[in-house]
Amino acid sequence: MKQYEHPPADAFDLTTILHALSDPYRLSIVQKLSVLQPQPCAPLQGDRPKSSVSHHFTVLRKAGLVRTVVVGVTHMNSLRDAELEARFPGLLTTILAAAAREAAQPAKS
Amino acid sequence: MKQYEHPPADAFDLTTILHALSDPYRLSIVQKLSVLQPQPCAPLQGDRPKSSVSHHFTVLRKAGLVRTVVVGVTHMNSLRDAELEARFPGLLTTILAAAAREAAQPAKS
DNA sequence: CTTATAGTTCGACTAATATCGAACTATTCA
DNA sequence: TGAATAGTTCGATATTAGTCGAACTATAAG
Repeated sequence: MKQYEHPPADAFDLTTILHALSDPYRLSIVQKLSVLQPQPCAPLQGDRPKSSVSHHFTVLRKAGLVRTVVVGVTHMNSLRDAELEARFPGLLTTILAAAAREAAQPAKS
Repeated sequence: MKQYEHPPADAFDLTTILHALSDPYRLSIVQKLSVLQPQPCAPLQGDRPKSSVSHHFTVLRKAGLVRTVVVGVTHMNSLRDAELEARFPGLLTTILAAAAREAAQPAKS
């Protein structure tokens, strides 16, 4: 039952977090996790190959956005929302709200 | 007195904004503008060559973060904070607060 | 008209990121 | 033990982004 490395909350870096969230696919993963948590990778996969999905989860993990716990054969992912809130109050919430807003009114042109 | 193209507020794209802010140099420009507005490019230049600075301002402009008005020989930059607030409430404010927090307690390791 | 100033544009180069197939690892279940 | 499942790792390739010198543009001032 090997587990993952996760950065401690006091090592969270703002630009790293913003970069992780600046990819539409990764942002969509975070959005989905915010609704249902924890979740394995598979249902969040979309149409991408597994190797790409794995790459994006690595980015999210290294940024401190997601915690992955290996339980049996599946890897359960959840947002590190409490820790993020402690380090950068309101950040994740506000970005998720913005994402929801954009879903309601997509950028024109 | 040629002026710049700026995207309208309803064309602001969240991931484009996050990407623009995920570069430390660009984030620092936005931070400085939030304190003193408007400002020409020169005082925000740091030690970079003009062509790099120009590139980063282009990214900020295209994302909708900065408005540049040509007045005489200088280009005055300001944040499009009201428009950003209208499209993505709290986003810029929260990110700037996070940046301030990180400045106070830099990421460890 | 000449010079200085402020910033852009171009082009070449480098570095970082994303994509994806194929082979691999760990765990569960029959 | 063998097969299935879930996801990782590797390696090659493609795309995107950042850096910077040099030439250029527009305005202002002498």
